Amino acid sequence: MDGKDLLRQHIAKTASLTDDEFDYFFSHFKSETFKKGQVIISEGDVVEKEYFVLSGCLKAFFVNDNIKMHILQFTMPTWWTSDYAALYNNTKATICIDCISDAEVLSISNEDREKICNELHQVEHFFRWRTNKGYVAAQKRLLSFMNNDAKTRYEELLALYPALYNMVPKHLIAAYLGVSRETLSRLYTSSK
Amino acid sequence: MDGKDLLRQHIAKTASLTDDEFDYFFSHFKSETFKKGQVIISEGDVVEKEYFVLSGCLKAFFVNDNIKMHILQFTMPTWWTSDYAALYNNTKATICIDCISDAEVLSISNEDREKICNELHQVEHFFRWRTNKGYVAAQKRLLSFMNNDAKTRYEELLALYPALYNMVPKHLIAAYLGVSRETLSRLYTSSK
DNA sequence: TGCAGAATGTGACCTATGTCACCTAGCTCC
DNA sequence: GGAGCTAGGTGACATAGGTCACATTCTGCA
Repeated sequence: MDGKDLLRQHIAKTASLTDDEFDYFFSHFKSETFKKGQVIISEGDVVEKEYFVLSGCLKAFFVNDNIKMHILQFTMPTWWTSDYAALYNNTKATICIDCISDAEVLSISNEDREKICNELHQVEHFFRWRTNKGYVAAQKRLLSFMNNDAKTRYEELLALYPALYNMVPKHLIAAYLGVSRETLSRLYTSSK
Repeated sequence: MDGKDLLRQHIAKTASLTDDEFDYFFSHFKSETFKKGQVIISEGDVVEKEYFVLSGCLKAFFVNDNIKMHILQFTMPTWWTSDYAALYNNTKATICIDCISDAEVLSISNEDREKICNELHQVEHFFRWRTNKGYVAAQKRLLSFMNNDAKTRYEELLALYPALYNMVPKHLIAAYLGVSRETLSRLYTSSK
């Protein structure tokens, strides 16, 4: 399936657009490809776009003063990513996004998204629901952080994204779980 | 200021509604008052409404199998709250909401919100932006959990909501920060 | 006005996880 | 096909924060 169909199918789940409306919407996206390791957004950048992933895997992460990395999100096909705090508020990026593998994405500028949301009610509807889902997922992860120890969070993650285990190096999984790579290694080594 | 004006002002920040449109929107809200300690949503409930707080303070929390409470959100005036996972997906409540003080709220049903979002584009626009903000705030808190120790999170919280310190018992602040009440007590006792 | 419960402080001790150091096994690139 | 890098495992030790026990206020209200 090509990118256009993938996006179309993705949106059809929550909004009804005619072919013409969708074509118009789609015409504002730009197709981009990135290599493994390539950086898409780095700290301090002006953030103008958000990305819809067609293939490959991205990560959104934060690096603190002690050079420790924390991963906010792995972005797999049909998921969206950006530094939304920077994108929505027109501030400089505080998180970075780069490619765990080669990746194809569709990008759309903040400006175009707002324009089309204004022009097509159904597009605004779609974006409202997309963010609703993200919000609920973020709250769920927050609860998991407060409520579960590292081992439980690890098992939760694998249950949610079985593909990650073979796709993503372990130290990145540790950075997502919020534990050190040593601790993660001990979690699945021990049969505790 | 009465509740209607408060809501009007709140919405005017992100959406433009005519007086008639706002009156129509407002006509779907129900005014409700609760006493300190009163439970608004409890685990297992069917969740049909969300709440806009006019006065007082609510908390949204989760109680785990060990009877330990984790607070997802304190809701102060002009903030919204509900169990959104349950509300959006029509599932049973997994989190509870109750009143830290006497409170006045406006409530609107999921059904009515969706109906009006469909009828009035600007209302949909408003709810999209509200959730955007919530999503960004949730991600920020997640990062803070991964990146900061309890003392830093405590200072962040006080900087963000100075009013909380005198309004909310310490053990609830501990439950929000994700530490035990003993640890919280030691944080601000020691001058570390 | 007096008492039962909440809220809070604090000491002693325990445990999960971080940190540091070092080792091994694959890759990748000239 | 060797040099050097990255991923990953593991032991020894440090530490933040949890748990338990108990003392001290505070507060609502009978």
